[in-house]
Amino acid sequence: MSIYDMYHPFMSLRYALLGLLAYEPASGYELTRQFDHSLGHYAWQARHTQIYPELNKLADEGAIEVVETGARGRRTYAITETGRAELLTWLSDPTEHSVVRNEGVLRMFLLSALEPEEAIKLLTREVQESALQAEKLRTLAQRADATAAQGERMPFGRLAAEFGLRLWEARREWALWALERIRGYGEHDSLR
Amino acid sequence: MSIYDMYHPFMSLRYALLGLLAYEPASGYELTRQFDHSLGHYAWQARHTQIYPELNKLADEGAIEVVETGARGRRTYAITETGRAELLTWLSDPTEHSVVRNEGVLRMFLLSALEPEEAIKLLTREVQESALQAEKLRTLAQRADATAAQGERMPFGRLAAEFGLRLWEARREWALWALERIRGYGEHDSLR
DNA sequence: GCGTTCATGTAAAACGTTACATGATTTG
DNA sequence: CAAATCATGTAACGTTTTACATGAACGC
Repeated sequence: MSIYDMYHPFMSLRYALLGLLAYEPASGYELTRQFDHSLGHYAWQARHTQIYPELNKLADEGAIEVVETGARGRRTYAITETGRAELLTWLSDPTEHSVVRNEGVLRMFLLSALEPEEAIKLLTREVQESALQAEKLRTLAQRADATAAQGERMPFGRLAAEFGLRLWEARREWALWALERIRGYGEHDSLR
Repeated sequence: MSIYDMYHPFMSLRYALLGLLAYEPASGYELTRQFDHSLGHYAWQARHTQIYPELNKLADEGAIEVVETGARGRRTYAITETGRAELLTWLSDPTEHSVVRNEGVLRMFLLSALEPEEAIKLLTREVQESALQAEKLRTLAQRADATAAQGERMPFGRLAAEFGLRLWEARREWALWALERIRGYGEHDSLR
């Protein structure tokens, strides 16, 4: 691997995998599950069809290595020192203009284009949905805190759960604010 | 059959353009600027090299139309009734499993993989960065509120600015919380 | 007149999803 | 012993980025 490859900006999947493996060894199947259950909802999505080839590539390059083989051809990977160094470089790199893509947020951005009644309908749904998502994560976080032994290393998902929780709460409060704003404009209309 | 097996076309760019044009007519150049300055930071990114072909496609299909041609080959597009109907359908469609991709958030997720001192360094930077971004948007929002004439239609960016503002505030508060948590675990270590 | 901004475009490469595929192990 | 889950993979297709390209109008 040449040094120039390290400057390629679009290798987020590579670093997502390195990051997960830096926390603890895992198989491609387990990594896929982590994407489905936590990473994929807020940070980065990936399917197994992209993950497996990428793991092979990372192993070829020496950034990760197989540390265990199990039933059904299962291969557990761990990060190497090389890989850890590369991950740290990427995490510390203060690069701007990073990839941002969120279809749900896009829908909220486009509300301004709708008639007030339509916007109100969608915002009302957003309030409910974000309350639901926040509640889910609140439960998850509380359970994690309750079961974690004192002085133990913080579980990987704990920071992530709190992040998601606060993001959904903020979305809910924004939607409530937006509802009030839009209804306010509607009242202006009827007063004219 | 899981949700992933279902056919799902990813046409977010199409709807992003329809949404922007539903608010007001614009040229490809102006739309590109909107992606660069607001949409692209939170909702959806696109470059002019993707936008121009997509506009031509939308025009061919009759979802938008050229309403004005100006200097330097500039073409101003407006949404058609067909296009507006399609947009509304998409916005109202309660689809799950939408695209989520955010490199900055990914970096925060991977913090758990680092040694506490490294994580603290990155979180401290996140606190500063999110404060900066929130302040920018606060100024923008206040200026918009001050200049908006009473009873006038809410400017497109107003909802978006508030959304961004609240998201950055939430990120900042999360980072502060995470710093405390990580320092707390560090103290446990030194107490053992 | 000269550099900057405006304005649009094409093509190759990289990235990501869908469809297709195979077989082993576990659970009931 | 059948269904579900575990576990990995390839190939075609669609999406997005990067590199390359052109020229008109504006500001100084």
